Amino acid sequence: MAARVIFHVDINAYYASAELLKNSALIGQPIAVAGLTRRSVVSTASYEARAYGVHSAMPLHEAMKRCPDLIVVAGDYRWYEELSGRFFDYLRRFTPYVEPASIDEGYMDVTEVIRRYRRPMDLAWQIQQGLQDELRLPVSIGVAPNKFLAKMASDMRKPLGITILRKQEIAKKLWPLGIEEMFGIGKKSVPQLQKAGIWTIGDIADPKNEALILRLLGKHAYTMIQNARGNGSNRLSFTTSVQSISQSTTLDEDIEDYQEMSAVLRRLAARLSQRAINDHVKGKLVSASIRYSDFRNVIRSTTLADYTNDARVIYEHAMMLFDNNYNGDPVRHLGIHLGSLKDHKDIITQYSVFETAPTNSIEAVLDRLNGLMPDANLTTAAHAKKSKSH
DNA sequence: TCTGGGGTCCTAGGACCC
DNA sequence: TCTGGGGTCCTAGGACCC
Repeated sequence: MAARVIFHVDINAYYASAELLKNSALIGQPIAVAGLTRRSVVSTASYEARAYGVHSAMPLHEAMKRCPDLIVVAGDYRWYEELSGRFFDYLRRFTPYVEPASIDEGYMDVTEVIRRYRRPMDLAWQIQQGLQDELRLPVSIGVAPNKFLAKMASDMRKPLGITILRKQEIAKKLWPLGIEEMFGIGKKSVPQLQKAGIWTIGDIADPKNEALILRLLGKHAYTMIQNARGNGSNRLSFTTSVQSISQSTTLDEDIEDYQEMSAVLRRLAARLSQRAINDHVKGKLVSASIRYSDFRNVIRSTTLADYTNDARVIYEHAMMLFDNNYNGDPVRHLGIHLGSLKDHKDIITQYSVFETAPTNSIEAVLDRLNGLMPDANLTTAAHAKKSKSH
């Protein structure tokens, strides 16, 4: 495969940076974007706050302890989405080959465009400077022959860094890093690997350790080993559609009251439905999740007969799952997920494939019954299967 | 006054079908 | 007197990421 040039562009302290655009008085201050409740954690800390040891996922009360002057800002996710759109639009001015990796980072395949520049640095510098000038967004850029190396490179200098990581440099620049620095190795795998004597990314790349890593990480090991050896994928994917959406909440206090729980689930279902409608998607898989006081998580799901984004349908299925699985203990957190998503128009297309009009299908009749009688039986995949076999 | 919320992908077993 | 084998769908659970 021909050598490629991949950029990984990562917005520094994204939510905090986005807040500075709305309120310039915050510039230079230690700020944290977080929920404003007792049990919130920090989503993003500005670099000034990081100097106090404040970081993402830290409980807010701990962050306040470390930095008493911390300015806590409630997240404005609509604004972050909008700004994110502008960020990716900006990247696409250089090449259509842009793969968003999350709200604040993306890969660019600049193999072609970079030929017009004297040095690879020049393009990276232009993008960094342009984002700073036009959108006031600070970014770090990693330049490498594949996605993994580009991602690792962009992490090496923050904020406002540009780092080139050539394959011939990995022994010097990548392999000495601890495995906890490696993208794809999380906090569950780190101790397991370390116990087996795997401490650095170099150890992951080492052929001697192949069997050991394979045993510990399973199939995932192949990707990790190739990545560590500098042979990771350089293929960007441009067709990313949302697979699932969810709404969940950690309650201010643990609750045991059934009415309260069902009210929370109703609210979550309404919000989830609204989002699905706005995004023009319907889902076929409804899940309800419960987190108890002791942090034990239970998630149960059911597949529907038809795609839906209706608040009542989502709520009733979530409630059924909840009723069938709730054990009476105090509850800390509740959530509803809608999965197996499909775009509206794809669902309509699918109906037209069938000879019979959907209006007289068993499912439609059941739907109508459900509409008339709020407590009517729910349409489930089991029903659908039965009816189709006749 | 411990520990958010929103996602992705993978695995594995059982049901069911041919 | 032994219980195939492949494929798909469904559900539960877990790791990881921002």
